[in-house]
Formats: sequence, structure tokens, C-alpha cells
Amino acid sequence: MQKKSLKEQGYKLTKPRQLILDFFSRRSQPASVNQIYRALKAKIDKVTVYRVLAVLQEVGLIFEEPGEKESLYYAAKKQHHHIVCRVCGLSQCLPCTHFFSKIKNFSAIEHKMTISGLCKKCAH
Amino acid sequence: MQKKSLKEQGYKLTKPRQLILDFFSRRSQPASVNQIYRALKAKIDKVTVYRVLAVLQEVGLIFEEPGEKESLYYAAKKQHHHIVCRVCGLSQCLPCTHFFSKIKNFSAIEHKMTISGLCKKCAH
DNA sequence: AAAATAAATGCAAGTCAGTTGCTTTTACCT
DNA sequence: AGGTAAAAGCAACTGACTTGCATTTATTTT
Ligand SMILES: [Mn+2]
Ligand SMILES: [Mn+2]
Ligand SMILES: [Zn+2]
Ligand SMILES: [Zn+2]
Repeated sequence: MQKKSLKEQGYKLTKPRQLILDFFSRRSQPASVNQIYRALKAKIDKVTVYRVLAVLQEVGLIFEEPGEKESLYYAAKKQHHHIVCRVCGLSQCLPCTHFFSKIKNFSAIEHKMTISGLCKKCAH
Repeated sequence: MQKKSLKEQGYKLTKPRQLILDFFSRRSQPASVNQIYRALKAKIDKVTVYRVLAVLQEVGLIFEEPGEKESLYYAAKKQHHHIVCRVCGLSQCLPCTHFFSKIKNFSAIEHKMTISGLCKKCAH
């Protein structure tokens, strides 16, 4: 089954929401709030960016991820791990192994991981 | 070889530094800046807590870690991974496997990982 | 098509972690 | 004890993120 739209889930399709959905349809890499805000050349308030991202995440149209500098990043595809260059920010997907399937004493396990390094261009 | 003291590394042994070293000698779990600050009942300025932690980390007497709520945590033992209860904060060490030893395109690899869950007491 | 209405936006102000600049105090050396 | 550089304390700042509230907008109802 494919993703339900905002309207199908009882949310209005507003101009800010449309702008941010368009942004993600053009972009495959994860993006921070500020990257999104700047990409829209401040056509919408930054508070609205936060609120729209919360809604889009709520309805499963985007996904949150941990990041290096700004802590919240979002992407159009479900969360998996990345390696990020600490100099230029180049980011590359990593195959997602399933760590820790049998941890004792804890339930409802979640994990967040950031792997960073220097890409060829930045390594000297 | 064992750890060099502050003095041996050219740093003064001041009252705030002593207090924080004592704090870590009593505590095995990682602690955030605020936890440290509150534990000292504000005997020293919070800015000083930040600066002392930076020094102690610099000289290798404590180690920084990523965390769930506050992003900076510190511990007396070298960085490894933990699982943290999202309700009460109970934290437990995890064996550190050496992920990602052969990543392509990136050098100087570092990783940060937080694993959280609900401990037995908080799981209902 | 216009009015009604609830939901969403924008703006201003607030919170909270972490930083910076600067003055005063302190550890340590002579 | 006195001198001095390093460190502490204080106040103000920054930047991410949140909250409250008045205004605007998407969609429903006439
Ligand atoms: Mn994964
Ligand atoms: Mn590890
Ligand atoms: Zn790079
Ligand atoms: Zn718990």
C-alpha cells in the first residue's frame, strides 16, 4: 500500500506544507530545519517550518534523523544510517544492519547513530 | 601506563576541578552538565562546570558521550555505548562491537550512537 | 458564490543549552 | 609573603527550539 496524502489523513494542504513537500521531492539527502528554511528563501516563517515538519513526520511523509551539527534532520525516506563528512557535509547512506536485537532488561528499543569522517575531497 | 594528573600535564589543581574529579570518582554512570552542576549544589558556576569538563576531557581524565536529552554527557571511563531508559534515564553499558571498519570514500571515521528503551520499572 | 468555521500561519516573546568577554580571585612559584 | 599567569565568576550573548495569541486561509455549508 502506498503513502496516504495529507488530505486523506485529515490535514489541510496549505501553501507552506506544499512548499516543503516540493522541497523534499527535489532532494534526496537529509536536510536540517535551517537548510530547508534557507532553500525556501524565507517564503514561510521558521516556526512554520518546524510545525510543518512535525506534521509531515506525524503522517509518515518524512522521517526524522539525528545529525552532527544541528540535531534534527529530516528526509523523505525512512530512517537509516549515514556517514557524513565533518568538513563539507557530504553524506552517504550505509547499509542498515540490525544491531542489538536481543538486548536484556529494556523494551521498545530505539537507536540513533551518526557516523562522520572526512570525504576524499576534504581529507587533503 | 596510568593516567597523568592535571599537575603533571601543566594544569592547576583548583577547587572546582577537584570537586568534579571527586564527583566522578563517586559515580560510574555518565552524567550531563546539569546533573553535575546540581550534584555540586551550585558550589561552582555552571560556566565553570563547562570549562572544567573541557579541560578534564582535554587531558584524558574524562570522556564525552552523546546522550538523549542534553546532548553532552561525560564519564570517567572511555567512550563506549549505552542503552538509556527514555522514562527514568537508567543507563546500562553495551559491549562495543567494531562497526564499519572498512568504509569506502571516508577517512578518520568517528561514530556516535545512543540506544534508548524502557527499563523494566518503566515499561508497565 | 459568499459566509461560516476550524485549523494553520505569522509574529513576538520565552526557554534552555552552550559560548564569550571581561574583571576578580586563586594556585603555585620564587 | 609577593608576583604572576591561569582560572573562576558574572553578565551578557547566541542559536535551536517552543509557546501563546491574534490574524489568515483551506475547506465545508449554505
Ligand atoms: Mn538502522
Ligand atoms: Mn563503540
Ligand atoms: Zn567533505
Ligand atoms: Zn526507566
